Amino acid sequence: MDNKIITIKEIASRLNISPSTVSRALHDHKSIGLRTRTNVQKLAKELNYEPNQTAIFFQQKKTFTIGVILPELSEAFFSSAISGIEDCASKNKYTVLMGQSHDDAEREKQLVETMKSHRVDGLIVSIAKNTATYEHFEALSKYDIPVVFFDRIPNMANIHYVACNMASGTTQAFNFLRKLGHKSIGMINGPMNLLASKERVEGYRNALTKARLKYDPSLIMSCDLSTESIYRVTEKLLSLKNKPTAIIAFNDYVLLDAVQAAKNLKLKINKDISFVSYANLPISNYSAYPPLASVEQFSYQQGQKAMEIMLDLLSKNKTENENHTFYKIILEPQLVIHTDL
Amino acid sequence: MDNKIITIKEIASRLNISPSTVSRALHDHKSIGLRTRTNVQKLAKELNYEPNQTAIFFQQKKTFTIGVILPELSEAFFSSAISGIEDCASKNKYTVLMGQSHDDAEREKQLVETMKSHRVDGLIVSIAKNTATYEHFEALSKYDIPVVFFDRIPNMANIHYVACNMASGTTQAFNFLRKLGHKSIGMINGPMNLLASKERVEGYRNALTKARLKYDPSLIMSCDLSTESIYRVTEKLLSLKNKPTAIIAFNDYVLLDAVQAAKNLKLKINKDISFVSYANLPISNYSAYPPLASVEQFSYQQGQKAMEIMLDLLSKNKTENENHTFYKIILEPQLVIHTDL
DNA sequence: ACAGATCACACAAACGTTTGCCTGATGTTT
DNA sequence: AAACATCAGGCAAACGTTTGTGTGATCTGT
Repeated sequence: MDNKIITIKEIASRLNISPSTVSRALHDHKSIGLRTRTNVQKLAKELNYEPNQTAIFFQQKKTFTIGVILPELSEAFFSSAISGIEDCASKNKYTVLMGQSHDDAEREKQLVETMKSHRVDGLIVSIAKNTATYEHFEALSKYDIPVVFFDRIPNMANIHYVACNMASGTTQAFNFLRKLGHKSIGMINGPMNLLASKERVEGYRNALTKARLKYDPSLIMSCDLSTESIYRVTEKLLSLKNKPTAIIAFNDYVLLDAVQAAKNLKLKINKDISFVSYANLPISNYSAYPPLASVEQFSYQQGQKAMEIMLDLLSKNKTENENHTFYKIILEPQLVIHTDL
Repeated sequence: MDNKIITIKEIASRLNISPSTVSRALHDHKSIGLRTRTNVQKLAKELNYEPNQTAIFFQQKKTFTIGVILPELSEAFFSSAISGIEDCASKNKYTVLMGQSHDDAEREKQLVETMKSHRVDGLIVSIAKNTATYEHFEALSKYDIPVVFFDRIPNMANIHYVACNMASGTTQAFNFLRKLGHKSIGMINGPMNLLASKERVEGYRNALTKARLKYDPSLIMSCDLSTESIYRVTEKLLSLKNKPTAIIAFNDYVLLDAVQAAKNLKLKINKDISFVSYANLPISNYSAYPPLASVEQFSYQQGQKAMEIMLDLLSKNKTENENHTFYKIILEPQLVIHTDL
């Protein structure tokens, strides 16, 4: 029967040498003579020896596993991001442990616990939309588990993150609409505890200032990303006295609901009301009512970059990381125009 | 400093008892007296003791981790499926290790290796479209790592799997089109090494037989799911003498390209040529040219079910699993009609 | 009061690997 | 030829937990 599991000990006893010698031989340690080294490696191959990773993880206190927590895998943005993470991880012999928060702060907290107890080497996170406290992340520093955030960044000091510059993206979107002749431009924003929501407002106001226009706060409304909330906000915007002729939607999913709400009001899309959104997901290319343009946020690249930062963090030793320099990678988004105008 | 890692040994020495007692006390083992038991549990809580899972994994030869290998996370079908897997896993204290094959058989093989070396307790797989050999899966049985396949099932005997009955789905689709008056119905099928492709043909022929129609093999064409291949096949179908007025596309993604190919030929969608497809992905709801109907394959449920099977397999001991009974769960798909006709 | 059962805990091995230190045998330098 | 460096490999501890076995002490029934 060859179904017996082969260990270093087994190899050692077959060759009448000690386990330590086998271990060193397999790692090409210089203190092992050429003859025994090749003997060991030959036998190891013959017996189909495979190191017991769980033993190594245990012994080395390192698992070569990165935890990834994100809101919802079914959202194209996140599945694309984790795809970037996984590709980069696997190129570097790392493995990805995955969990979805389903946009629930409590579940997110619990996932952090699980990942911690599984002794992941690091954590890459895009937070839930209603995450308000951050102790569960702060606690990780005690365990020397580095955390890198992407896209959905918490409002914390001293963190590593990679995100898109939504202010600049918003300015691009705004100017694009202005150039098309729109005077009154509304915005369906996301929850204000997300940095990205604040940045959208910032970009909107920057564009106004530069164009020497005055700011009408009623044109910017926050929603909680739920369908009902999007409907409500859209209807409210479209019933203002200063009624917008164009709306910047929080992302391509929000857009879908906003369009539906506008159609319910008997408005003609792209005539009575035009839309621009963010994310530039594939659906934009096939949609019945695509946005005039969408702000590409490079989800795959964000994931990839987050993993690269993680690798760098992990390659440094503890004291090096304690000099408190933090990665803040800002990708420049790009307005992708879908119309032929 | 409270940053010292608390172990069972530490607790033991502080209470002047043995580690084994602490371990048993924490597990509420009956042989430990009430007083010491509460003492231990109290101190453990105070010191914020957290068991070292890597040590436990190592000792117990069990990681509470399930490996999931699938072609492409960015495809809604798979991200939804893994979502079902993860939800079910996490409810049962299992964790998900994830890898994408990118539809590359070689990479799939390598992922199996990685997962095996990480000592996952089981593997859930949807195979790459060009996977032709299965040794890498067969090898897992030696290690008592159960494998459950879903959706993309390899052509192997004695495997556990969950899939949709594509034959029946195809029959539904065919009859639906017949009822709309279509006489000549084409099909863009997938690679023939996939069970699902064979089943589509089967369902197509069953429907023909029942309707006492004769079979024109040229109306069924396989593609490799690449855009070019889909274009080529679509054009070929649409230039037959027995030109179809409706086409059943392999899935909603294939549909997108097929529609484009038809439009390039100046055909009017839903007039000159109609489409039905599989998967019923969300894009169908927002698409400019949605299929008349789509065969819902319940991806989330497939993932969930696969995980349930896995849990069942893991709960049984080795010998129980060796009685060679295999789960073959067939979900009945459902034709979802998108048109108001 | 005594055999036996039950209790409450300790001891030690085991899981597989890595690594610091030690040692005996060569080889090299003066 | 003495002193010393280098080589090749063994020994044993360590990582944290679980678990089979052993063992005094208390309890039970007669």
